Amino acid sequence: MRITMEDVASRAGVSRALVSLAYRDRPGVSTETRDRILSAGRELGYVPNRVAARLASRGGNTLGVFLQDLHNDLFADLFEGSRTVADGAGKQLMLGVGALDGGRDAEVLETLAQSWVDVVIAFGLQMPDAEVREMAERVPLVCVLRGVADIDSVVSDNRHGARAATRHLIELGHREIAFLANPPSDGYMDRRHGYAETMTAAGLRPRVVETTYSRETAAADAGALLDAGDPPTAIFAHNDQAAMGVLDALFRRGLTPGREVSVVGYDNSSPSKVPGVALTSVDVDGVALGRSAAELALRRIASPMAPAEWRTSFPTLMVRTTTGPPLP
Amino acid sequence: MRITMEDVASRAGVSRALVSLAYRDRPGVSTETRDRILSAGRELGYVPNRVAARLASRGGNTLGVFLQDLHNDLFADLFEGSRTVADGAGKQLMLGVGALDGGRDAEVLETLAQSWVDVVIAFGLQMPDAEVREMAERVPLVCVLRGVADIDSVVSDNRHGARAATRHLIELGHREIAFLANPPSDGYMDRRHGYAETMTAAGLRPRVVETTYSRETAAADAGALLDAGDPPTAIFAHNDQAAMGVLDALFRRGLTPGREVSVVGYDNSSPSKVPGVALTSVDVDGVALGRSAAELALRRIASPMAPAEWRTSFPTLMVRTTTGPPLP
DNA sequence: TTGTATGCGTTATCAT
DNA sequence: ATGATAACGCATACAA
Repeated sequence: MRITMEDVASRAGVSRALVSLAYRDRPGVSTETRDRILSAGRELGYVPNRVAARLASRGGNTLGVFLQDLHNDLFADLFEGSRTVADGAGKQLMLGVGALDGGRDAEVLETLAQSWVDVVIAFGLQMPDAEVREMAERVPLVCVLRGVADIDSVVSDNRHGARAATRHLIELGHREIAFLANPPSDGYMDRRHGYAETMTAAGLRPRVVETTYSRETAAADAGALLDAGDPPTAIFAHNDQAAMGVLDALFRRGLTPGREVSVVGYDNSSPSKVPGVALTSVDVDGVALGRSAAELALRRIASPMAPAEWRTSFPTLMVRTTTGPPLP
Repeated sequence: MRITMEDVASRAGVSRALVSLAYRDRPGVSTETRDRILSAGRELGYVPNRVAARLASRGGNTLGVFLQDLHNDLFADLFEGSRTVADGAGKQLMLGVGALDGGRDAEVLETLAQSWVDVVIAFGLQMPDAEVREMAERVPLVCVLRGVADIDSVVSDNRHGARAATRHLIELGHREIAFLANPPSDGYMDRRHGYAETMTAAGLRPRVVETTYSRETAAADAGALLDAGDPPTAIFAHNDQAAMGVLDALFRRGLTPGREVSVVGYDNSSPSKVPGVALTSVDVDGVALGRSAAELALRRIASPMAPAEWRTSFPTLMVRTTTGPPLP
């Protein structure tokens, strides 16, 4: 049987209420009995029960956090940012991890909602807007990296980032620039649009090839692109993971990124920072986004009925070694 | 006020107990009333309360998971492995994230313990053995990447891995091989030992330089090593993160890894897989370790009194492009 | 199949 | 400062 407050109380010769106060060191307990209680607890090996505590105190004081994928360290930055402000506000965090293909979004969000969290901060949801909105009726939601109308959202302007990346390639002299796009079903279309409109504005032909979030698939799709007639001289990938796949495809063919073919990624995640083949990438400043998200979450707790707030930040292009002028 | 089972029950014209059964679709509810209950719940916007549910069902059915650092995707693999078997066994996972310097280990473990989890799977603890053992008296613990006597542990043989890495460098012809070591305080000494003994056995002088888990510090420490008289021709870093720092230091000095200086990392994390400067690294197979850990956790639940079990696996060296013969 | 009653371990309220 | 007692929302034996 598990040791409860009751046991500690009787061992220390006091009431349960005092034990409770003592363990949360709240005023109303003399220093002497407090010590007696704590040492009684220690002797018994008492471990306070947070589940019961949360029930008794009517839940709350906890933020739910959904992370799309632990393999992408952008999410580590996002989490770090949120944790900083959560710590400052004395809020606990409860984590849920999704899957690369979005297949666990609903399930994880549901668990978080049922866990009596005040708000769920969702980093990188992929489920349809309609479902997101549906979820938001069950728990307050802060959507990050993904803007959803009428829902608190923290987004980085993907269109802006994609424009900058595309412009960079055009300015280097590239004319055949392909975009390796994420699946259109997940709601992230701005990078594609930013790319396409910049190409069109420059009088160039947009070439969109759809791929997935997996490095392997991206390598295969990029490979097909390279092997076909009229290969592009530059490839802009929807994120770094896909860009790694592009690099794989290049190296497999003996091509050097930044020379025969330029490559740009998106997210500025850790693999892009490897020296040598340092990937030119768009930096979204995950830590800042994470902080913003947590701030919105706190605001939502403070005023549950406030109208939804959107925060938009602007990413910056990090030019590294995988982009250069096209060969003559 | 929050909507409870009571509300749903009265709306559906049944008792609380039936609502409970219906929502967990357990036998004992006619299909007809089940539907009535669920739609009543939907109309009211009822969200089941897991906190209360866990209290009522005496906790359990949950594994705690401690992750040292989300920025290192080895932990993503470990988590993935554990999640696979947890899913298979119908166990929930509750996550806690530590800090790079181990400064949050105790606090996070404490939270997990108080959350009524059956076992805590700890990936990459850094706190002293004594404290680990102390924690293990409060919650069953499965220690991963770190072996602790008398405690369920899943480890990769670091000594073995370090030997393989060092041997690889020696066989390439290197004689001045430095080891960039983690802080000695965190309990991970086997890589250092494996390195040192292999060097000594080959009649070479071990050169250990202590650094931290941060890439920047590693870059600085490696830089100092390179700038001093008698620089090594190869550097073996205690993990990939530190190895990235070494690469930074090399590139800053115009040196090419695998040519002027060979570099080996440890963990085979994603940055090491970037083509071009692909880092030679020791692969620990995180997914397999994560699976093993979860299996041990389940075993511990099944037989709480069983003696502690250790599982050891053997890492493999992944030779890539950052290692080569020393220049003549 | 359905309803009733009790308990889970804690916090909060109200006495003393 | 300390103690008694009622929630908290649900699961679960048990009765009907």
